[in-house]
Amino acid sequence: MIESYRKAAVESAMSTNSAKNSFPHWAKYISTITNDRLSGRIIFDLGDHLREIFNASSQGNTRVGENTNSSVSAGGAAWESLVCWYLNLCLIGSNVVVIKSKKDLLPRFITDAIAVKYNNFKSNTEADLIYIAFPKVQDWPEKGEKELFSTYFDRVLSIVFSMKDISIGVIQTKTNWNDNAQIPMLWDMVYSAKGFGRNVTVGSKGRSIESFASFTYSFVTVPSQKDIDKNYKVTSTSVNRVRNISGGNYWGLPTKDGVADSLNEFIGRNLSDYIPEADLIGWLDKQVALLETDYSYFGLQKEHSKYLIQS
DNA sequence: GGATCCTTCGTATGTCGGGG
DNA sequence: CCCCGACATACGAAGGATCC
Repeated sequence: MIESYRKAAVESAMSTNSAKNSFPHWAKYISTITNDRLSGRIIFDLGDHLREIFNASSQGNTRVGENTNSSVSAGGAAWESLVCWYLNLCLIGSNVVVIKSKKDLLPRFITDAIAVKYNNFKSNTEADLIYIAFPKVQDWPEKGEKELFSTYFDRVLSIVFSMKDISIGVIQTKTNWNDNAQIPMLWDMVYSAKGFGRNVTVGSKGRSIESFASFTYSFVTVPSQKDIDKNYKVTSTSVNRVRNISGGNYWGLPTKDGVADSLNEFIGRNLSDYIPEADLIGWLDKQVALLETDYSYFGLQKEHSKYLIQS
């Protein structure tokens, strides 16, 4: 069940036009980094290269350097998809799925719990990505052929698991990292506050984030700015804005102490209780063969011609 | 399966003023 | 004097949801 949910999540994330147009470029670049060989270590380390991978798409793309509004919009959506793809890839076989928040995939009990009301105005931003860590369940009830995953999980809630059994986290993705680091900072505060005394409330319909085993808020950026060393120091405001958010801040580059972690640290930090084996890389090593079959939807088959997402 | 509404997606560039 | 953060501004498209 969890793996079919993951499949739906990844296919949904990669089905947008911006992702479909970018993926062939990404895949090509990935194969040059990996020399067409895959192992647990290599997959895991892709987290250090996501920025280069992401940038590969604007190069093969006619939109290069245009700075058109089209590339703006598409870029943000594409980064979100790439992060979703990568995290799910590292989480295969686990009980954790990362989804793009979309009605078909996101259960209502989660939407309700993370709702933020400002007076009576529902004002939560659309969460970019959300991870859901499920408990180990022996037998999942049958899911209807046409039933949406969102309604399925709503239906089996409190039958096979309760909210207390799962952990969730919001993952805010942004391609740049400057002034707008305020956004994740402020939302993290809202979600971690114990109450406001004014008309701000978190949660609705009797559900709140405290109903979960845990809740985290994280920030993942490319970043798109050119001069990384100059712009992002330990002392920079934009860095400090996000350094303390509950789920951590990450980028598509190797970890730089005090500034940002590589995205490959995400799982160890937030989800270590949920990975199938203590040694994540060893586990992934054993899954590599399945990328040709069960997990072919990741598009990492050895033949280049298959570097396309089937719709 | 359109048509429509609504939100979100950043960039480049420049000015201003505080602090070191 | 130099560096850095805050602030302002225009722009149009992507994509999801919803309603026929």
